[in-house]
Amino acid sequence: MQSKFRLSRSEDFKRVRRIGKSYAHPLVVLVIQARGDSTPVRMGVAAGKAAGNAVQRNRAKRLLREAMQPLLASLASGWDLILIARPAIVTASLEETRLALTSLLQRAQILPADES
RNA sequence: CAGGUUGGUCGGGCAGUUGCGGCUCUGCGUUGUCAGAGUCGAGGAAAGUCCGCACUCCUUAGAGCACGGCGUCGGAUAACGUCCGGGGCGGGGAAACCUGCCGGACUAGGGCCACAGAAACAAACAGCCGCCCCCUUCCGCGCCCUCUCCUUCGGGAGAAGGGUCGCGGUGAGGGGGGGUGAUGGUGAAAAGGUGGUGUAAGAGACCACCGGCAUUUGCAGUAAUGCGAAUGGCCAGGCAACCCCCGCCGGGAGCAAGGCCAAGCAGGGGUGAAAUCGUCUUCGGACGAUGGGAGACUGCUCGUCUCCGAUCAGCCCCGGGUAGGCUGCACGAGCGUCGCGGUAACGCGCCGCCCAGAUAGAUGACUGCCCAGAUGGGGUAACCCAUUGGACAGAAGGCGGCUUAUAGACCAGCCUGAGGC
RNA sequence: CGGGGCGUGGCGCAGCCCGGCUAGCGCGCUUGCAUGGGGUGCAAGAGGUCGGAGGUUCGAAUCCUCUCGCCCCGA
Repeated sequence: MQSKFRLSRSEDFKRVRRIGKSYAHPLVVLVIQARGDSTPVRMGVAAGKAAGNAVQRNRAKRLLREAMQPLLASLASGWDLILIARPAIVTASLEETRLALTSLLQRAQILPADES
């Protein structure tokens, strides 16, 4: 993912976590917040200590980024997203992660339901 | 060949598509949070953060105390609590080999050693004594008394009884003194061991052998130490991973160190003391000395340094602001081949190489073939087919170690066993 | 990067400094009695590799080293 679509500031993370809406799945939690303008979607990925050691946390974040890659083009504009990894994602495959993300984004009404 | 053991190396490989980060080059009616091309892109432990360094800053860091660490010898190293090679005392193993510990416990001192035991290190208690004194009792002899018999009337004899009597005892008991040192069920541990001589009883008191200690000394070794010799005297419990003593080392903080730039905020509040003298003077003050005060040197003392007569500055405390960029930061105690020195750790030399630098944090995904491995089937076997499948783990300033995790594969040395030539 | 603390029956804690005693206390648990039954009360009882490994010592929950897990603080 190119760095201009990333969420990189600590205050951005704090803001989204504080006032954003969250959607949960056994593999991952999605937090979204509307920015109000029409700039492209920005997203950040997080994995806490509960996800495992450093290798497992990095794998979870890579898996989430890789699964998000083909979905980015069809997302609505003007949103900041945070994906938080849960422990179960360590044993999940790329396809399972992509299905989980698709259902979460559709529930959040950012991804049109007819595409998949 | 099988098993064991030690050391070392690797820890999937090749190709393609795509994604991400750094660097270089090129392109642009668009100089960018741009596009394209090339190239590089995790480890043996990157981990835990247990030691040691370099480096940076702190008002030089100087001395002493305190505190902390280390402790056989020699060497390596920038340094180390690390490594290499030795020594001593143990433990495991049939062997190769592995493994633990290492200054001082009389000649500084304190403390502890539960239970048991007489006693836990210093004597006492019980015991032993044919050593001395006293008392009681018993025995023997003598003397005396009573009794019996004999008599020359002086006494004599006796197998009987007795004594505030004497002597002796190789009898028994008690008390006191003295001697004695290991006999005292114990215990982890009890002041050399065995045998003899000796003695009132005993004991290194003495003797023989053995063990250990101290001093002197010979040989080997750089040394720790080893193998001996002579002499001495039996003085010598354990714990310093209890305090302690001796020797050596350590100033403190740490890359969020530190430097530069940009932005922002208020030099806003509190707090403390004592002056005196001299010189110069533009008469505002400046400098110097003495004394004192405040503060710093991360615990204390000395010592050193900074500031102080001012509504000003400094120090200390509170409060306020910032949370961005660049650098430090990748040419280094660097890596590799070869040669030389050294038993080795390691050192020296020549040549070659440049080898991650992210900052919400880059290595991922997919496909094909191969290589170990596992399972199933076929085959006497080599092997073939199918399925499956590769551990521990991710840089965040760097380096040297230590420790811990780790599927497996390969190489070499050594030991034991079996077989063949 | 630096510093500190904790781990002991099911739960919450003592004991550790300065080694030895049956590892103790409260709640909980089991059984019995008292009650028509429950609560409650009384009596009896079970339950602990002292986080793990190694060492020092005659002897370790305690001392030393390494290690695992958890928590807290400062920059």
